[in-house]
Amino acid sequence: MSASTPGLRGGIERRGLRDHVYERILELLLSGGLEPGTRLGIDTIARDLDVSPTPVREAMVQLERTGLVTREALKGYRVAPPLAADQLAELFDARLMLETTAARMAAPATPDMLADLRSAHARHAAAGERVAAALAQGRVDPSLTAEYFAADTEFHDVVLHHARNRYLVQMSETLGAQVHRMRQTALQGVPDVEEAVAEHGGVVDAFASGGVDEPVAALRRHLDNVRERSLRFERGA
Amino acid sequence: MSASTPGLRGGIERRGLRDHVYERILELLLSGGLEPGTRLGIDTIARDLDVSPTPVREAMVQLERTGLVTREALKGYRVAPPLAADQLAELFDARLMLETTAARMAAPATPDMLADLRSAHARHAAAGERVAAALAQGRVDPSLTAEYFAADTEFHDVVLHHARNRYLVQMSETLGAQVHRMRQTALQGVPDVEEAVAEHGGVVDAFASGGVDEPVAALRRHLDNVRERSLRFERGA
DNA sequence: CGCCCGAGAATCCTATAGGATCTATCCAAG
DNA sequence: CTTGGATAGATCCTATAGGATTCTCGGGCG
Repeated sequence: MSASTPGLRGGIERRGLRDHVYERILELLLSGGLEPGTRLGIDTIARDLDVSPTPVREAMVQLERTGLVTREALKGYRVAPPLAADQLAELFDARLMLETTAARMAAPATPDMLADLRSAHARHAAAGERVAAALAQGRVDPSLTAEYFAADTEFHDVVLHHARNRYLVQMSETLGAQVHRMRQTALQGVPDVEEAVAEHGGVVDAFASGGVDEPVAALRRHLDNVRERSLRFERGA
Repeated sequence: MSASTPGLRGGIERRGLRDHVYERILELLLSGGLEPGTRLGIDTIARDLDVSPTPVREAMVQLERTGLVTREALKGYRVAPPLAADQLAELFDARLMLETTAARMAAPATPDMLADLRSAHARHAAAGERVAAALAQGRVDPSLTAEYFAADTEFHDVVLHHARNRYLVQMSETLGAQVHRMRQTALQGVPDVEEAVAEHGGVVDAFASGGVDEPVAALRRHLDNVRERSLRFERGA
């Protein structure tokens, strides 16, 4: 009955191996520690995780869809190159389309949605406070900034999910990894915590007003400002 | 040097096995011959195509992304259930968002785009003629309707590609399979050839006008009409 | 000194084998 | 007649092996 003692398998637990491998590689990629172009050898990863190449191969196919890795037949997988300027512009446009449409669908906001939105906004603001406090001391805590990014994403996801359209959610998930990369490359220092929190507050107020056009406009304004700030960052400082 | 004679391998050529398997299964699914819920056994498919289960498995992971198949851990893959009414509504909304946004980005149309659009429109109209002619004789040719659907898709893709945004194209490809299913389930008889061709002509004229709002409005009108017609079809006849 | 090329190693890709799990059938008990 | 359980078969999942291709590096030639 018992083939091995539970909790002792080298790197990975015994259930749903493929998904576990996928998550491990995903978080490795999202951490941003790997240089673009780095080889992601099947056998190497399999050895590192103490599994066979087959589930690793499946996980890589799944990862291909996120755009974080590129595949060349018979040559293997590599970490995708960083986002070019034109890609960044297109990514912003796509996000703007998705989120403003979602806002229009979600408006007017239900009490449930408003509660979710306020809760997410509070978490985002709190995370922003911690980041700013650490920054004031000259420290840059990677786990804090990761937490801040997660709270930001969560806020935007509240609007998306309350649009009640699974295809929009699916599209957002597809873009998710790229958006994460964008944050890392274009906003390394997180210099816009205050502005972002304030603009999120504006979005909350717009939804609370009960209108339809106001939330859409507020979200559009926010995203345009984010784009503007990241462009300014791109050009230096 | 030579391990086997080229052109003799049972079902599949010798280069990029995984992709070939993917395409074969995809066209099988898009043909609509399989009942929803049908099991898609890895080993069975592997035997039928005369390959090993490994590339089949990879192809299935890739197919999962299209939404045409569903996977349950340790239970295998099945043909996805047909689109429910609410899914259909969400799909229409997502398409409307994508295509109207693409139209706004593509407008005003360049001469190149106008040429592509007119060419695609001509092919669509010609395919529509053939379908209508066959229908007048009481015949329903599956290959003709498939050709007609392809021409319709091509027309819409012209607008999408001239929006010059790879993420929009990517999203459209993600929805592509579902849209295809929608056509099959909600418009089995292709009863709206005339209307569709006429409305496409309206889209062409709107782009030719050189404006920005006109094409967006024309596309929105077209998609709203398609939705209306398929709903009417849904309710009976 | 630079360029080409060929042998070795590493890697990818596909095929096969075996353990684990699910499904279906059959039989017995209520 | 229905229901529960057990056994047999099929299927999925992971691991291992071997052929095919690509990368690397050292030697020879212009």
